[in-house]
Amino acid sequence: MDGNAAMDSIWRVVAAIPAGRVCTYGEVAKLAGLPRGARQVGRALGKAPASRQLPWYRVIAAGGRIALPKGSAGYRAQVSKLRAEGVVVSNGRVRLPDFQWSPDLDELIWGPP
DNA sequence: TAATTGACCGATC
DNA sequence: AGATCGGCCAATT
Repeated sequence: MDGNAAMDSIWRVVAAIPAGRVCTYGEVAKLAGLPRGARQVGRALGKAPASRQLPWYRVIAAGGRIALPKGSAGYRAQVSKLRAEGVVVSNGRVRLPDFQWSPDLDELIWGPP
């Protein structure tokens, strides 16, 4: 058992990101109740077991940049998965104005599930 | 217990 | 546009 509320909240938020959309670490942290816990998000993702099926690749760094070092295995995997969902990744960055996910805005535009 | 580190962020140079 | 600095917070050494 994890017993870790922070990590659980983070995983819940990340799991709530719809396909074809992305969210920054800072944003995920804020939604999870950790206004300055961007680093915690990264740590939680790194520790997240695969059994969680967590869409970690939908979480990117501020400014739409890929958090992982360019050329790294994780980097390529993230870009590949994002592109597979229709997210345009150019030069290691995502166009945030077009793909950044906001829960409230999303519900307003697309309607709640 | 203190110091280091890290899938970060925002401002500044 | 790219590099650097300081700040934040938690886990690890």
